Amino acid sequence: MKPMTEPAADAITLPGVMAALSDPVRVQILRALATSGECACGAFELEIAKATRSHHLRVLREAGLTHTRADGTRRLVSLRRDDLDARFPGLLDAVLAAAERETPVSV
Amino acid sequence: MKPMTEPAADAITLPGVMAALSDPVRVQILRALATSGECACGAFELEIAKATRSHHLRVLREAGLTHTRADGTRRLVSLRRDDLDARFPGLLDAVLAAAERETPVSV
DNA sequence: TCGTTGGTTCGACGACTCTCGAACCAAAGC
DNA sequence: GCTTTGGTTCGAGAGTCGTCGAACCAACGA
Repeated sequence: MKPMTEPAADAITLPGVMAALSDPVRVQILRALATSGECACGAFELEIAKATRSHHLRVLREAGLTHTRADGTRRLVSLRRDDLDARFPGLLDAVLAAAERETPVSV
Repeated sequence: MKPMTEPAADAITLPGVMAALSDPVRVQILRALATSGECACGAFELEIAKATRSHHLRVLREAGLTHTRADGTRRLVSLRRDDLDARFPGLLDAVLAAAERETPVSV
């Protein structure tokens, strides 16, 4: 399998993070990761094609928001909370709180 | 002059805000507004064409981040801090802090 | 009235994004 | 070996975005 490119903690950029979170689908994924912890790619209840889901997960990964590791045939995705909190303290929590406030029911 | 459309406080959406802040130029404008308060459009030290600056200011306004009022031939732009804090508490401060941390020198 | 100043709007261009089906691939199990 | 499973990658289509010059407009001052 490919190495799954992922930026270093200090290479995470604010516009990159904001761009990654400008899509509602990706915010939804972020919330799922924040509440459920490490998830397999297919575990998200998203009504989108596999290719599209893979695309969104790659955007999140390349923006430095998530970490992906291989586990057999599956990919386990997790939130890079420590790296994000270290680089942009409070930002992740503020975004998650804002998302929760905007759509409390979630999915 | 045209009315300068601007969303109501409760019509501000998170993806809208994130999308507006996914461009470094607009983050720069936001920081200038946060530190200097109300600014005339031309007061920003941006090396971009007038049309481009006008475009970015419109994106910020239509995302609900800024308020624009006419003053003679000028437009005075200000941050909608109260509305933003009411809708997404802590988000604006977290973004501003993140921007400051990423590029401390500012312009 | 006329020119200047400060901004907006109008195409237009290149670049990027989101979406998808189809093809592909690698690991696991039989 | 072969099939299934879980994801990725490719190519393409429609749409959006950032940028700009040129044109336009409204208010002010002389």
